[in-house]
Amino acid sequence: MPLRRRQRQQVHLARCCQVKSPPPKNSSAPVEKEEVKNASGLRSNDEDSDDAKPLSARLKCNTNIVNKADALPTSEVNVKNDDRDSEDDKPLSARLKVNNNIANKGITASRADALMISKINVKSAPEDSDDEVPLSSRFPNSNVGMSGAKSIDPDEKKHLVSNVQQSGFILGEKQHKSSSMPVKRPLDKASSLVPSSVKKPKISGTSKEVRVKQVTVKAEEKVDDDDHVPIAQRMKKSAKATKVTKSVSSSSKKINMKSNKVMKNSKYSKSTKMLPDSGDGQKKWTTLVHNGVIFPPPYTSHGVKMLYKEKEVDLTPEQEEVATMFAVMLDTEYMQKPKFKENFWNDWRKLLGRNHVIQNLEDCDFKPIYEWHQEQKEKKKQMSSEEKKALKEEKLKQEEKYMWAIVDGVKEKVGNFRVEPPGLFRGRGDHPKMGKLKKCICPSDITINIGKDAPIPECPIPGESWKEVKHDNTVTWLAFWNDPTNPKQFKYVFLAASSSLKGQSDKEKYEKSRMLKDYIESIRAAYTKDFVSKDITRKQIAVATYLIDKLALRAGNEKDDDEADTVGCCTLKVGNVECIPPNKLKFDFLGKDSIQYVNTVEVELPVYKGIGQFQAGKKQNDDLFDKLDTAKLNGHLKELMPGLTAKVFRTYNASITLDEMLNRGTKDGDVAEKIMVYQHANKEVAIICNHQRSVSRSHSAQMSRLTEKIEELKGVLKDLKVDLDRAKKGKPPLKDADGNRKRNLTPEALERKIAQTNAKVEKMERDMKTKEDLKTVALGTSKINYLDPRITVAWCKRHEVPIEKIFNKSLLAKFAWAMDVGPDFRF
DNA sequence: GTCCCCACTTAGCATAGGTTTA
DNA sequence: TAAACCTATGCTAAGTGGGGAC
Repeated sequence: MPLRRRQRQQVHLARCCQVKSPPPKNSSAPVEKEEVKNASGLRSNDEDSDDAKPLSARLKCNTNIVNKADALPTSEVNVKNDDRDSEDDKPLSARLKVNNNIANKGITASRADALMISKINVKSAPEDSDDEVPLSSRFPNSNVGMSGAKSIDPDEKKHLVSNVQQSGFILGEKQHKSSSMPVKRPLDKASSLVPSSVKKPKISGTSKEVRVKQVTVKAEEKVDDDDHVPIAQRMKKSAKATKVTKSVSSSSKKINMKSNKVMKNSKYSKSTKMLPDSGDGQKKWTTLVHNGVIFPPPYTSHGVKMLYKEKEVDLTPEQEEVATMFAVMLDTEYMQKPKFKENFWNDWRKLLGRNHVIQNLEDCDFKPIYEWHQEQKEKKKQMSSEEKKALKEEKLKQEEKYMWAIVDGVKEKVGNFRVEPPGLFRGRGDHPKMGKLKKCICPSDITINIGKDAPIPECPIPGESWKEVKHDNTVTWLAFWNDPTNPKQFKYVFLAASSSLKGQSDKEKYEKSRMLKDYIESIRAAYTKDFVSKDITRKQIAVATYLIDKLALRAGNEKDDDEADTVGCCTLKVGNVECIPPNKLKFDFLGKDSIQYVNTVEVELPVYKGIGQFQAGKKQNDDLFDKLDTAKLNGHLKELMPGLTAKVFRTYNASITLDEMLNRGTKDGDVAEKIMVYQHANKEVAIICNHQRSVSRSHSAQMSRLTEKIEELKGVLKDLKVDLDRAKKGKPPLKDADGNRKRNLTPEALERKIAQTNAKVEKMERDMKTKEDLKTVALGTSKINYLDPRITVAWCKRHEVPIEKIFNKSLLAKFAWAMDVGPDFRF
């Protein structure tokens, strides 16, 4: 066992086992429980294969989404374990044929042509003018799909270049050339020249370190003197001369021993338009131009005085800034967390100094600042639309130059070009560092990565300079700085999701999970065999793989003690799994983001016995899989399929579930009904992946309002029925509640009105049910990260559902590479 | 074999801003 | 027209996994 793990376990042993009964996130919230319908409800259970079946179908599952706000009763998920039911032993090809037949039935090219994606806006620049052009025309079949990789309009290019030039930089000759190059990203020639099994040396800048002229800061001011300076202004005065180098990445000497260039030769990769190969850790770009990052504005003091022991206190701007960070969080749940307050106090106290009048947090009253903040918010809300517009435009003007990069001559959107402002760390769950002060990030904290011939972005803060400038074309980040709460980690600035670099790796991810479909049968056979292995490591790998496959659990990397205590598959503790005879397992643990996972599943008997064996003689807080970590597990998986890691199972299970459910569940009908089918499948995937969200603050109010309206309508219905009876007898309607006379309608008219009101009530009840069903389910996460967009695009084409009904503008841009897939595409 | 750095993906929450409803 | 509601977007925390150093 790794030393660190052993040490951690000793710590765990000393602690009480928290996992058993994790603290409710919001104990005041009502207990939620959601019975999720069997995904296979869309078909009979004994149909075709299990292997290619959606996970939910294979599990015949009643998975529970547990409202993270509540401590919940567990529901049961029945994992299918009866071999007699299984069709795993059917040839994969036979099983797949069924799907293909379904997919191809009745679908003609002309229907595909009728795809209603004609108005997709995949703008990557405000000045785009081709909004009305069908997507397929804008991204013709050649090497497409990269809306994010928008061609540079000469004017736009001029703008970006002029921004750069305004900053006193001149484009290098090479950059000039690249910028005028054809706008589509060329295929990565470098990678295609290298044999897949041999890693070529990292392509990077020159190996020489070349000093680049930069202004250096000489700031030898006394630390004590800057107490009055707000954090945002008080840039690291001790900043040393910037190390601006043309450096070679440490990894530039790496020899690629990787042999998993599997995607390149995948039979699937030919099925859709190709994005350039990422080169798998190789060269990611040839030329890269950008303008660096933008910093938050310096803090301006508001002068509102907080109270200490009911008396106003004077604070320096810096002290006030941090007090304000705390004050604006008064109405959040963090205020109920002692750790948050303790960490805040420790950091704030340092700023206050030992002899400050404020000596403890309990006697502090931040309300005046909180109220000031609320007023500011309200004022902002009350601004006229013209004022709001002007403000927005001003912001855009300031940020425009940072929003774009030119990658290999193609203008691409930058993702997070704004440097994080200082604030209090909002760790999730029981994070030991919550409430700590995140200091402001200065230029001297930031390393820039840019093309070696590109002008180095001007440092926007006078007198400051970048920490370092690199020219590493084997990575995709444009800048990074050390995470202020954990200096061992970094914060990166990347291109936006719509960029071709991101699209490319997205596509590779989905191709890899599609490849798993071809291997899954043998992988399942292999782990089933190892359930009874005498080699305990092998046995643990088998059981862990089974859980990852069947339950879509995350791998579960090791965590440090200064992080929230969460687990994944490999880090499950004994206390996280309860054996319920004869063959059920109850899981209860906090996973990523401290989201609770509660699930009771029926498992195969050897798995059940295996878990019992791994638990024997251990304490609640000991590792269940003590012979295992993610590296070992992934090492083993790679022996079964090139490039296979634990997380691939999640993508595979999510995508195949969507594919199956859409294809089994979609019937003829109107678009609204088809969208319901999609949402149902989407929900199923979200449940499998345990994607939860907290119940919105206004949820219960919304539900009550809906109930009221329904009751009101039912009252109307009752009156209408009385009127109808009377009308049939030739009598006039009764007076309304206010004693007013009602219109004398014919029985036919009343019947029509009754039908309309009935429909209205039904719709409202349906909406209410959907709202209640989805109140703790986050549908977006799976759509963004797990569901192969080609499944959705092909389904939309087959069923004439406008793609904009499923993908919003951002997703359309992110998935531009998938838009020209054929209507018969199956995952 | 283990540790840990590094680079990236995955994740939920807050909120701005747009749309619908009364 | 305001309030309620809904959705997109930005933000940044928290995961995964590759691979070099020791």
